[in-house]
Amino acid sequence: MGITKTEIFTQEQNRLSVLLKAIAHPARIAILQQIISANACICGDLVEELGLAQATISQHLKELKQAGIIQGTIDGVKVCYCIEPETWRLLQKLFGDFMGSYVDMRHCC
Amino acid sequence: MGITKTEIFTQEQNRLSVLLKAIAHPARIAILQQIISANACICGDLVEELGLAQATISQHLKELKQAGIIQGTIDGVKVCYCIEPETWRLLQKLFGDFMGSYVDMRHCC
DNA sequence: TCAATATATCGTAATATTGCGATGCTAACT
DNA sequence: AGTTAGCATCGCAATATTACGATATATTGA
Repeated sequence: MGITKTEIFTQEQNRLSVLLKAIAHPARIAILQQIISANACICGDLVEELGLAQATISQHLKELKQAGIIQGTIDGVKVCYCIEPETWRLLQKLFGDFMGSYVDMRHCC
Repeated sequence: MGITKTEIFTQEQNRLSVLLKAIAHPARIAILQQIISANACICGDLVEELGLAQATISQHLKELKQAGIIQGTIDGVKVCYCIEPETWRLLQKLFGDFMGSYVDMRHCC
């Protein structure tokens, strides 16, 4: 096996899990924080900021892009990455609804 | 390789990624939704609700438990699972801060 | 004690992820 | 055209995840 059975889950469950999985890595969290804090979009400065090889950063960026969380625009020799607002909003909504569905903040057993 | 370099990231980045990774699977999202909606904690009814084998469900529950997201209490032959409020709050805070740090809802490139 | 029920764990196969060196590709500059 | 800078992709090794059958463990009730 080793393959997730997506067929048996709802679209929302699958969508949320894909978005969360894309973010659920410290390097990708750090990358997103960098992109956000450098409110203009930075490019491959990420390689210097984080302590990972260029190939590794590029791969993480690819995964974030594939999940639709960031967007890359070619700017001469460099590539400018920034947050995809639509997806960001969707993630906020999906995760907010999910987390918010638990309201009783006490053990039940 | 295949091993994440946790040393080079902050505690917060690592903590958030561990929590998100635990949730970032449709089966585990479904499990959590079931636990929440059956506001008393259900047990192994999950096996019937979802279309996965008992061993698989048990493994997913273990991962959620290891991440501290749920808690299991033995109740006779059954085990009663419920949300761990502390962790739930922590996750809401960490993720909320992270998502909230992006405020400008427009492309920058 | 014995059987039944509920859950956990083991072992294993298939697949996915992580990280990186090496290499390829493209745009800008000379 | 040749060179350089910036990024993407390939290929690989190490490790992690997913799923499940088989089996172990523990509690309840006959």
